[in-house]
Amino acid sequence: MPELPEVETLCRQLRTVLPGQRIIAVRLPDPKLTLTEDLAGRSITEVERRGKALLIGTTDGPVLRIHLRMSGRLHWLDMPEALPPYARMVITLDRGRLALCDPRRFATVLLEAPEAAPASAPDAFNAPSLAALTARAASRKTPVKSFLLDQNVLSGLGNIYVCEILHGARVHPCRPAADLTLAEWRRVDREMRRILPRAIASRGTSISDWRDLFGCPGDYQQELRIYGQTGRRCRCGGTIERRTLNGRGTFFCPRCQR
DNA sequence: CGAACGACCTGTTCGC
DNA sequence: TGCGAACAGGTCGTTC
Repeated sequence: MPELPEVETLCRQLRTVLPGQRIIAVRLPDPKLTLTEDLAGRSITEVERRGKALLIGTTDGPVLRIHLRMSGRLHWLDMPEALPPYARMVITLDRGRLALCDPRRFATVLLEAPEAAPASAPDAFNAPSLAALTARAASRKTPVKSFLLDQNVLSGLGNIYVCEILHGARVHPCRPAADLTLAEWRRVDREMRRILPRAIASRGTSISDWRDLFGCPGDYQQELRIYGQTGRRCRCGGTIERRTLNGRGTFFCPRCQR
């Protein structure tokens, strides 16, 4: 579930609590999750985001990479309160606990060497080059929506924000990526730069159960113009439709997205 | 090689 | 009301 704005929200919040704290213990109640080293005794240096993944650095030690996939959440607990349900990893620190909760158990954790940062695609939030994007799209017959969701092309976009970006750009999600005109790519680029910062400022989209590190919902669900709006009226007067594309729910307005 | 599809999991919502 | 089907914000491996 968490896409770039939600993971960026967690990253910023983690930066306010984790750096400088010492790890007392790491517990992994779900046997699906394992780490190759015990982090107890190490201190946390910094927190970064790579696409939809979070990287937590330790002093002279490995980097903990967390990917929340569909239903993963992070909770900061600074009181001796009960753990939330579905806790899959609990890190006890000097001044609190960090819990990774995930009912569907898709989330992953991994330790990696600090220098082993695998080259990743340009981040959707860090102003990727429009020229690079159009160059990569040149030979792709795949629908532009699938193209933008491809984390090897651009990292961070997920289903909600791709639908919102294509709608704002007035581009039909099924159009082959290679067929978009330069003017259309400019609009996609513009919408990406408009929507992502706004969604981050709203601390993400809480359609059902997204909560930030401190348990607060985001506000961007109020700004959604297309995602989940089947049957409702588009701003252009058209009626919003839902279609399945590559197994994902896809929302668009057949009137203004050509 | 690129594209489509099932698998991975469990919980919630929808339709009859 | 009850029950099964469909659906969910992501990625990966297999197959065509």
